[in-house]
Amino acid sequence: MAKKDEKKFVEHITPRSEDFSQWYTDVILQSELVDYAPVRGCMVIRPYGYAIWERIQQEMDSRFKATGHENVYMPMLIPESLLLKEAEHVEGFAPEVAWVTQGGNEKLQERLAIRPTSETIFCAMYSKWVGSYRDLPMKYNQWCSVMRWEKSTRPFLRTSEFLWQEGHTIHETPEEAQQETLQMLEVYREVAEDAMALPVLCGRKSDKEKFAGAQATYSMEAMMQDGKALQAGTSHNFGTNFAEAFDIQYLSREGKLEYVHETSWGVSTRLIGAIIMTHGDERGLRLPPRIAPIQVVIVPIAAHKGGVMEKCDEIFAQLKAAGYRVKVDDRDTVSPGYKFNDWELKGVPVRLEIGPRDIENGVATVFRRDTCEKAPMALETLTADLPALMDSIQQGLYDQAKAFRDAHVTEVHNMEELGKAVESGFAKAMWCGDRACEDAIKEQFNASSRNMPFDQTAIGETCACCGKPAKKLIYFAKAY
RNA sequence: CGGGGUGUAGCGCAGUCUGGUAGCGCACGUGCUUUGGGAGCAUGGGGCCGGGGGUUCGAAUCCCUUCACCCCGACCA
Repeated sequence: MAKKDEKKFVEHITPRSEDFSQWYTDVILQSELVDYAPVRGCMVIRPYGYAIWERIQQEMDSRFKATGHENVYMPMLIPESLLLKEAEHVEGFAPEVAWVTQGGNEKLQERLAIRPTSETIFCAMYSKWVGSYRDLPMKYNQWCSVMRWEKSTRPFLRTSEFLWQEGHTIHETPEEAQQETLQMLEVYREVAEDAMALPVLCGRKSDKEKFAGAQATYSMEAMMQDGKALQAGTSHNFGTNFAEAFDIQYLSREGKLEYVHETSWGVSTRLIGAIIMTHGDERGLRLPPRIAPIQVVIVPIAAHKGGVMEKCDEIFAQLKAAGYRVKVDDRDTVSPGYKFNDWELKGVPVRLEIGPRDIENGVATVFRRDTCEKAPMALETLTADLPALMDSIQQGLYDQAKAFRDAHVTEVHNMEELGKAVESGFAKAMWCGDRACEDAIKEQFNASSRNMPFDQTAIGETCACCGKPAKKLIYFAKAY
């Protein structure tokens, strides 16, 4: 019996040791997070996947509000002339912009870009809205989808259309803008590490990797279980680049016209991909309790027998009242064993099995998804004991991911070591600051610079690539 | 955009070489028995064999053409 089950399971979920990317695809499709859309490179996010996104939205949005931001909505279509205003920005995005050229039966005089990002349209509005320093800062955010015509796509990690959040702020001084940029990166780090149990490395992007039109870009980088990097969030300081292009000026305290200092920052549904590829295992997803749409699932055993459903409903009500996101799986069309596998695949952190035997003993059989261990817990103290279990799972997932990450970051001092390090993880290296070295590393190892950590404690004197005097400590990795 | 591959039931595939009534597994419907790790038996439904054109008495199968998707490279939140 056990052997047969094992076989069946392998048919469903390819172990990641064999082919990580196949494993990823199997998991997201079979856990009913997404489906493929009848549009090239786009995905359909199904209810369970969207519920995870809603959890991330809540965690993010409450922090945005707490730091003084307000939500707005901008149009999806951007006139070409507007997009062309900031030279670097156009150059960066032009290759992946989708265009609307016709409206109804009329060919448009000016084609309209489907937003790849909304800097330009925010700028257009900010230039209208700002008069004097009294109007500053303006700190707006929008939740929307954007479109980038990607050549190769993968659900959550890179799709033509994706859901995200983009914050756009304008400030009086460079210092304020810089503070905003770093503050929002910190908000991202907090959500990633505390809520999503994703250990991240924060730092500044190289000029090669920075956002098109930014003065400085900062990112948080997560490590997936195949050792590749995933840029999980970015925060940009534009200085006055866009303000000059879009003429966003304000009357200063001294009565002079000045350009505003602008920032933008964003995270996307890519974060869901990060959770899957960081925490997933051979049974499917493992969701951290704080982000899980369903934290506790109750599976009745022999539900037709007297008292079982009643007890399940009772426990459900009790946990619901205690504030848990809980569900009773009362389907009578599938067996308990099927339900076990189903909810493990979907990553629900805690499962309670309640059957006649449990009720007789006054317990629930508790299964925790992080370790896949089963143990009885007294029904009487269940509500009181659950918080500790949840914390333990949340912390366990983070610790496990961090231990993996730390074990796969290697300090390197030359190209040979660097090449070897990026085969299985991140290379931590000294760098001279030249674009040529980044290009060489890309060419030889297909790895790119990730970011330069804020803690710049040197690990050597010379650039790992060219051997010239080093200026920066930086991470290199293959990336999604 | 280069190189390789695949299109047959909702999904995964066999059948193609060697032309002769469209198959298998899973999923789905119905009935009974089950229920502590993906239940069993019985029975049923479902196909323009990617599209178009040819060859042939006869094409999923051979020929021509077209479209779509996937994988590997170059580009990317």
